[in-house]
Amino acid sequence: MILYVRFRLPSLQEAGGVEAVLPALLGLIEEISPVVQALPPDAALVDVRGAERYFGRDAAQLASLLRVRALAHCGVDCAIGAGPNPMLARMTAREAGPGTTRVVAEGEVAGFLADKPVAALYGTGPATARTLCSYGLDSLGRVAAAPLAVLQRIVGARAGRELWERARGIDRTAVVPNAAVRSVAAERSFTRDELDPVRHRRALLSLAEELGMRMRGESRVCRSLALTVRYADRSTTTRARVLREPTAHSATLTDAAYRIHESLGLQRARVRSLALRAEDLTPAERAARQLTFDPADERSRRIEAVADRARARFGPQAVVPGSLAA
DNA sequence: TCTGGGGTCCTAGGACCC
DNA sequence: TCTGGGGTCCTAGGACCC
Repeated sequence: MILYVRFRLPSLQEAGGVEAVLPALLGLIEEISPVVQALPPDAALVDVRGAERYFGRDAAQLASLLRVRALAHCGVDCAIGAGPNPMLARMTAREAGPGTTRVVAEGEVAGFLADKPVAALYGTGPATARTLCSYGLDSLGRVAAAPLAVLQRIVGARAGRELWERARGIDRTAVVPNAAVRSVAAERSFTRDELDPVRHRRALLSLAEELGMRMRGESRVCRSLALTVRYADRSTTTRARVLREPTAHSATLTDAAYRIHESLGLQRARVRSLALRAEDLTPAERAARQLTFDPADERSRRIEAVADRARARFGPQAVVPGSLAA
């Protein structure tokens, strides 16, 4: 069986940072089963099939054990869903109240799913649910009874196959321990709709600094950068660029962000927020940085390394780019 | 209960190369 | 020399999850 554990973490303010709590909780889970996939900020998937044999206890008993330990060691309560696969564990957890475990066993799957609305299926959101309902497929039982070819015609070949399987309780995904992050992003919202390109650039600079710092902190570099502009009517435009070389260097990211921003030509556009995403992350040691012989470039990288160390010691506000200070 | 901010993955079309 | 078909990469956008 698979467990989906959702912790009831205290709010950020009183806890002094959630980052400190989740690792400790994951450590407790690992004492029960090593196959743990963290789902920050407050949840985890656990494959307990090995643990059930090893400890001679069923999933519900292991869930109770976990709850008692989380309360005793961290003072944190949790809601737990247990099912034959990750999808069912997640769906079951939605129905588990605080401090309880809800179990759906192999033989109960069809009954568990049949009367649910299609939107309750993991992986089916409002858009697909609307489409399915317009064909009269308004319950998972009806979707499960529909021929595969019909579902594929409605939502596409691949999505149709997945829908057909999921509505039958089939989920081929596995619990993947420490899956590496694929991208990092941050967003800056303006207090009012902002037309001023200078303020846009200040936001971009601050975003590039933040993403660069986060990547350098984890020894990762990104291959491409995407800028999303959200307008006053809440619509968005996204533009992505592949970088000349993978990097976590803030100055390079800032340059790239400025260029994408310019390419959008946002004259008179009322911009509500700007979001920058660093994509295709890879470990920094694997990135073959071209040798540059530009002393100014080398100098800026050295300054950046010093600034990172200062921030690590004195906090994120210790070093701020000149145009963002005060 | 809703919102918003961060994530993931998929699709489709065009460019380019072989 | 021309044509065609298949990969792969890039880009934009959509859907979904927590």
